[in-house]
Amino acid sequence: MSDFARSKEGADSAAVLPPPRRRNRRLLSDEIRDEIVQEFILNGAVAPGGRLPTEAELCARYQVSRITVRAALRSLQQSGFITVRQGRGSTVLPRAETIPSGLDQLCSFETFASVQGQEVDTVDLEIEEVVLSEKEAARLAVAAGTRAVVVRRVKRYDGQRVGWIVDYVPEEVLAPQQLIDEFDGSVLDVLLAHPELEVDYSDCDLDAMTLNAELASRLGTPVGSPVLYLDELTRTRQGRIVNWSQAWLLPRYFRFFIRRRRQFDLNTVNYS
Amino acid sequence: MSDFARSKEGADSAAVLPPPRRRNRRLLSDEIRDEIVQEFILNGAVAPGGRLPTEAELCARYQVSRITVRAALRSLQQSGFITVRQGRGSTVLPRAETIPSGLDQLCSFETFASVQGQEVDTVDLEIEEVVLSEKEAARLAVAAGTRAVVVRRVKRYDGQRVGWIVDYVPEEVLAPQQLIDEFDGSVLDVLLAHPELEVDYSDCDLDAMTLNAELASRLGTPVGSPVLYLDELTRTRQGRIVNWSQAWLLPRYFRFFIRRRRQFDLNTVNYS
DNA sequence: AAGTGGTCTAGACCACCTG
DNA sequence: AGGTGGTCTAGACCACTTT
Repeated sequence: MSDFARSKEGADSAAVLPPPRRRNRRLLSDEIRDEIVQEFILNGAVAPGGRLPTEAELCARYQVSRITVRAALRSLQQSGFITVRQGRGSTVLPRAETIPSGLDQLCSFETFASVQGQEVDTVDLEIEEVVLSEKEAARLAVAAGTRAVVVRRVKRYDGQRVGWIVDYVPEEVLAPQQLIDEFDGSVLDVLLAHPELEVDYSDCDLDAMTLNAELASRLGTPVGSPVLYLDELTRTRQGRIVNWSQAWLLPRYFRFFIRRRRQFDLNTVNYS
Repeated sequence: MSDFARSKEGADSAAVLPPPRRRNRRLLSDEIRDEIVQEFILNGAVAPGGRLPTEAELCARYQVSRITVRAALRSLQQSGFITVRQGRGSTVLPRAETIPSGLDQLCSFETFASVQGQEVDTVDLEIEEVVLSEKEAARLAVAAGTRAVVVRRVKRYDGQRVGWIVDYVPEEVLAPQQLIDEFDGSVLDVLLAHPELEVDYSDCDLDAMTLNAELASRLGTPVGSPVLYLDELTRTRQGRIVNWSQAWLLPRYFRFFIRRRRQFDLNTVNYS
């Protein structure tokens, strides 16, 4: 019935029981979270340091259960908008503390850059179908001799060459021609656009390196310059590997950021 | 009453209502999670690829509500033990996929290394009380002229110098003498040991650098060697800065790992 | 059609913080 | 002492997957 009260399109539905329910909508808690952001935070109705209404008041205001309000508040907390304390309430944090897009989010370099307000383009693009070597196949956890598409390119920012990226996608994951057709600068974006692949996360190793002659010439930067090296395996929900990506990125053009949280998994289970 | 059924120590309590409840125990969902790990996963009762019992069966088995079972399963999922699919159930993943300790967890370098099965020690330790310069004070978001403790030292692994670390802690956060007394290799561990500080997270910037003359001599490594640079502000739940830490770390001794997750905050709110 | 996880509700007691 | 968030229950309906 609370859903009935909220539904804008269900005004002329008839039955008293059961109430009409939505289909394929976003999570209620996501909608509540966005409404809270709009109504209390972004417009300054509650200044930084001030308190949001209590959970009970938010329940009444939006006509949802407390667990839904709490999910919304949890999301605001994880996004860095508020801090929550037992017995005290939810305090709005200074806007400057709001979390920027971090490395811990699985998104393409293009998306990563655009979130930081920067535009990148792709040059020196090479796409080819190959038969994987033993080493490459082992890294991708597929049989030796499996065919795959390799994509190599230079990323530029503001005309400056800032990174060299190499991606492998086995053909058993995605048909080579499809990958080639849909590629628009980012392999990951192609994979993410296929919901049936269920791309879920990637495991990424970070390292510092200095440029060798080949990379230096590709990037137009002196041999010996420092670069950040990211070696990454992208996986499905089932843990199947769909992509091996290597990136050599010149520092100082982007901010590589991580929010390190205390004991996320082992001692704190998110209740709601 | 389900709690009553679970309590081992409450056998001789009298009242029918209300049931005796535990105090200061761990989260129920954490206990359930650990029991599931023990009973189904670690002993191989359910092989990788196999299914855990359904949520309803787990509720019955452990005499807890579904939301508690779901919190336990969510934790197992985030730890990489299982994958969960609507209509299908919870599938145990291969052990090799289990998540290692990542950079996204706030823990000291000592803890980080020991989790990876490595021991580090501290040499060339310098601790001093200073009056912060304008730049330093600005970074720590305190008034210029504030006093602070600076801790500088070299980290060694297996006799090899692997990192140079500099920490600042304003005296208004922790009394200098207390920090000096309790310091045992890690500034962060001292801060984490004070629950009243409510240390919660840190924002960490990553960069690649090459060693300058001073750092090279401290680390006994050639000038121009690549190092990973971490610049980190540790904060309380309220967003107050308690520590500024800079670390220059030689690669190849440790694995700097991040699990990048898809859209953690914006579209997926953890329900339970 | 049956079963599973996904979402959501109403209500309860507890621990903590603030008057 | 009262109010707040923290934890937990029982039960409901929905969407997805498998039979």
